Amino acid sequence: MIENTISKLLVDCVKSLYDSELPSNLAQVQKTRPDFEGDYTVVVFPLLRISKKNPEQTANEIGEFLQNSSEYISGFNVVKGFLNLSISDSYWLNFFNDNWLKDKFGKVDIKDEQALVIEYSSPNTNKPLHLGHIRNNLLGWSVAEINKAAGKNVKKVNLVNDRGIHICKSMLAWQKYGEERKPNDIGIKGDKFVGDYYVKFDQEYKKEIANLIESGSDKEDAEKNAPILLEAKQMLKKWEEGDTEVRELWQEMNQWVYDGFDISYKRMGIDFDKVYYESDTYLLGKSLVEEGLEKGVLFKKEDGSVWCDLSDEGLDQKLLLRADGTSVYMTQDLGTAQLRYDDYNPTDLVYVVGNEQIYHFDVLKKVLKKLGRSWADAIHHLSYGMVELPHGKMKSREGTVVDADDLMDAMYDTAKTTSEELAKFDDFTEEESDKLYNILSLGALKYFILKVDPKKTMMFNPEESIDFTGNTGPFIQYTHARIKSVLRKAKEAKINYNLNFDNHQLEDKEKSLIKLLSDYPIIIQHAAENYSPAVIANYAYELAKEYNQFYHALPMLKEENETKRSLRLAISEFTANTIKSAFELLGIDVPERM
RNA sequence: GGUCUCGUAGCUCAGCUGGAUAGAGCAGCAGCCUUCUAAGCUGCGGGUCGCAGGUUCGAAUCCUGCCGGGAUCACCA
Repeated sequence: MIENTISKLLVDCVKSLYDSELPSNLAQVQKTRPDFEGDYTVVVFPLLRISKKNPEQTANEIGEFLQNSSEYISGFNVVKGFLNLSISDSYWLNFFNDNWLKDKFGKVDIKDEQALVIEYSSPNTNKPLHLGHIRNNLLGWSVAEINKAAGKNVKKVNLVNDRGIHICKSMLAWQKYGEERKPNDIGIKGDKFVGDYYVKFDQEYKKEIANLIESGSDKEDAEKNAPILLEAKQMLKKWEEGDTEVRELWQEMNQWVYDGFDISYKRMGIDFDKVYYESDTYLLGKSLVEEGLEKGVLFKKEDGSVWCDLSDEGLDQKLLLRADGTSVYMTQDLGTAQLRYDDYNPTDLVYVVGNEQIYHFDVLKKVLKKLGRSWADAIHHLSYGMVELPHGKMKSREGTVVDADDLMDAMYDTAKTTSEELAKFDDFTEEESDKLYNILSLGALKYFILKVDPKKTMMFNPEESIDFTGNTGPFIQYTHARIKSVLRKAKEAKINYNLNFDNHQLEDKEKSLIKLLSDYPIIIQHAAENYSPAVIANYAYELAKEYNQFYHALPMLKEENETKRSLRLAISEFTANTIKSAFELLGIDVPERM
């Protein structure tokens, strides 16, 4: 805000002093580094060509001009080619008076016309959610909320991969070895139950391969022709033909998985505006493929399979339909993209999908373009990095997958132990304690994951993730609770701190905190543009850290000067509200006491 | 091999649309609770920003090459 003002003044200044138009990209205004005096700094080096004077002279001339043209610029100093401007306390107090009671400080009202559809989660229905899915879900949900706060009309959608060979594998294994058991019979979550049969399939498949190799087949042949795999393929074909028995089993098993997923989603605090199912969209995908054949942009091979030739775009040929007529991943993604476009006519179609699928989305866009869909350009693949463990990658085969539910349980236990050790409150009911442990454990987990730049591969160290000190969710939650405690005491003492704050000489820590608070609106915009919850997380941490310094440096309830006391309490409330607001964008709750 | 990515303190990460002496946390050491929540605060030590060139008044940031890690190039999703 003030940066823009200074920037505009600078353009005027150059015009008036040197009779020259300053391109706005040269009007550089940045925050002054803390070890120098001042609030904002103009770098004058780029202006020397225009001023034709040395850096010090130029900086002094400009400084003089700026100070005279704005009541808020109270002084300046020049160090080398850096012009450091001091902003008057009255500016910061004005900002503070205008904003500290605003509910939606930093947020922009949503404009209807800018539909932004964001797909995330996109689970397969053959196994439970793991740590990788957690990153996806947290990112997708948070990016959606951040963009809402930035004024976008956001629609959160999920695309459930409810059909395909992988589900058939679980179904087949259950038919063969399930003995009619159901998840409720043995008290296990439905998604875990179905996942176990997926594992079972794999075990049997491996056995059959081994047997085939022993009886003389080569490896590749054995992998292709293992009877249980052929059976699963047969089942997929039956499914696509609409075979009643297969479809019924499919529906029943999928429902078990959905019931399980719902529990995990609810616990994570994840929701959607609309859920798409691949089983509803793959036919549309197939019809798009037909359309492409008619238009002659796709071709059929001798065996009947359909392909798209992208060699003129530097890519390869890509299969869109198998020879037996069944569809692949790409087929249904064409369909869902079309459906989503028809449903929302969005300006942006964001897909939160791991970076291992960069190539897939490249192809998806290009095929859609070939089909004449110009809106393919709206597709944006938010490709996030993998989550690694200290011992390497998660591999289901090696049993190193971190299960989502187990992880949340473990975090809960740690939150409980830590809270009990600190033993701050003995007046919490069991319900209140349970609620607090949930808030803290999920806060720790979500913050740990979201504070890292989405694009980067991240290391998930279980020991560090449950740490509650330093740059962690609970530290920031603690800061909020601490502020709330002070404010409660102020209320008990019937202190009214809702005053107008003018003509007050700001202390360093008061000013730096107000300055930081004034950044929040820009932070939201920046985070939205970059689809990066990490920007919000890092800001919340800065804010909490700054507040704790303020808290230690300055008394509040014990301050006798009424204006000072009131201002500090008001700053505290503003900070608590901003921490809460920022954490809401990350899907993290903050406690009143902890 | 082609394409894409990443490489910053012992570890995990900020900073990257070029700006001043590169920042946090964890871990280590030393202080601060008869004062508003010590899940906190303060201080100390810790760096050739992978390496080498280039562009620039100025490079962790941009370009090229190399080294090292990862992803991908499936009739899996």
